[in-house]
Amino acid sequence: MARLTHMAREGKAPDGRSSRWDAHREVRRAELVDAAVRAIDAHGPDVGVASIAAEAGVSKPVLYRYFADKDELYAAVGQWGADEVMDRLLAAILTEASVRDRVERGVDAYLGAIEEHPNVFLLLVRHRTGHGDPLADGKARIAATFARVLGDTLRELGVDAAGAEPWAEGLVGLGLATGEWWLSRQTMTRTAVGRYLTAFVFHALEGTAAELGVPLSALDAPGLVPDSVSPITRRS
Amino acid sequence: MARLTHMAREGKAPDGRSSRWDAHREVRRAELVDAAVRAIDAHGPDVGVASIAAEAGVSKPVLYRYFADKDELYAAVGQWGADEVMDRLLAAILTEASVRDRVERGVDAYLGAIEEHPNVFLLLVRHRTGHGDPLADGKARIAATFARVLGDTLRELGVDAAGAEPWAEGLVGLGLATGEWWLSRQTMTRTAVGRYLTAFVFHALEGTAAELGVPLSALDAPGLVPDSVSPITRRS
DNA sequence: CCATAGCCGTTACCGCCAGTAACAGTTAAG
DNA sequence: CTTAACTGTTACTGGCGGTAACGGCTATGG
Repeated sequence: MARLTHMAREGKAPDGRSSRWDAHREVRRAELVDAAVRAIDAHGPDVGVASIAAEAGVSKPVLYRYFADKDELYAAVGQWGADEVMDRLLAAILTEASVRDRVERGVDAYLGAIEEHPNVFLLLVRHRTGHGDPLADGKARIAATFARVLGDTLRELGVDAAGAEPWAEGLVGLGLATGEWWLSRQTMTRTAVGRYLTAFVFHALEGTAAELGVPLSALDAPGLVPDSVSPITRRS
Repeated sequence: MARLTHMAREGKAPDGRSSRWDAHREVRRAELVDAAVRAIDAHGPDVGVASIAAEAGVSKPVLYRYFADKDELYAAVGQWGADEVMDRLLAAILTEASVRDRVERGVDAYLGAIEEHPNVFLLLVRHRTGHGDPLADGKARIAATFARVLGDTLRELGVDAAGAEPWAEGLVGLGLATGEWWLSRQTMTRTAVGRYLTAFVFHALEGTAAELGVPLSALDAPGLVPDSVSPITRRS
């Protein structure tokens, strides 16, 4: 993390001159992320730091007070995008409906979200955090949430839950790749991609569940899901 | 494409002084790609051009005689990797066996391939060609082959084939994401990931086929596949 | 037989862009 | 009234992708 001066003080007597900025820093950082999002929307996922700074009405060194390097800034944008997507996706999924319907609504919510900020989405697809920290980039964040939901559900049902992680990662990759293809080629309407993607995902889930000996209808009640979700998706 | 001097001559009277190099150039280019692969294997997917040149025992300008820019070089490496993967994958898939078995063998062949050159694989996952040419990077190459196979199969069966492309892209994304997760975390044995990935893919295919009104057993004979594959995968 | 066309390869440079140094001003806490 | 944190600037460094400009080798063409 980019650290401002006061972090050098090692937790000794709390000095008001330091703490009075705590709130400010957060909001400022958010503003900068916002500016970065605007810049990326406008100039594509490969904008230079200079352009982002300009969009924020600020010079580079200011930016570097809040983000250690470009990677960290991009990671923050990625998380912003991931939250954007997950907020809608979860809202669509955590409803009372058949699994098929929930998948369909989730997929549509997802496609709608990435359609609004295609460039940010591309960033999310491409960015890899250097220092292997999961949760650092948006993609990993989404995968972690999926893994958690899947894992909890499987454990709840008393079946082998080890597949949760690979499946979560795979699902994310599936969605990202389909989304990227759709956005960059625009050769198919949103509802059409949605239909195909929904079918694919649903059948993968359905068949896998069946193989584990669980009738899919056991999942029609979404009761257990919210708890396992909140701690990760919500912004800190 | 990177072009050497003789390309400036616009196809006029064939001069032996030009054509005598034709064979040489190809082999040389291949050597350089090989060197790049070695360099990437050794130093990760973010090697500098200088290191690649060094590995090839050559200075940068030489490299740039064969590749217009870093992107083109990386694209060539990506294609190399894609071919490496597809050769094995197709060999495993185009056999007489149940669909499930073929998927399983394909998945295992795939995992084996990426295990041998993890860094090249990472490059393949990450690299995006700038100038939107499909087939330029390895990922797109694989997706195109999948799309072709799926599309031909669906058309052969007389059902809606429009899903071939999104499904192909999605499948590739699914595989790449799972592979990347597995390689970078190494928290699961190859056979285990293979099992989970196989189940997921198989059920997606099976369920989707069923939804289209096709019994999956109709696909157990792999007769039609080879033709649609060769023109794309084979190296020119 | 020598000019020519293409290759071989080098060193030394340019230009871009991420990241930094150094400096000056402001505001509120101690 | 000092001090700690912010505000912000301009102008630099350093790495790396890419290029210019040079000289030498070998086989084809007339």
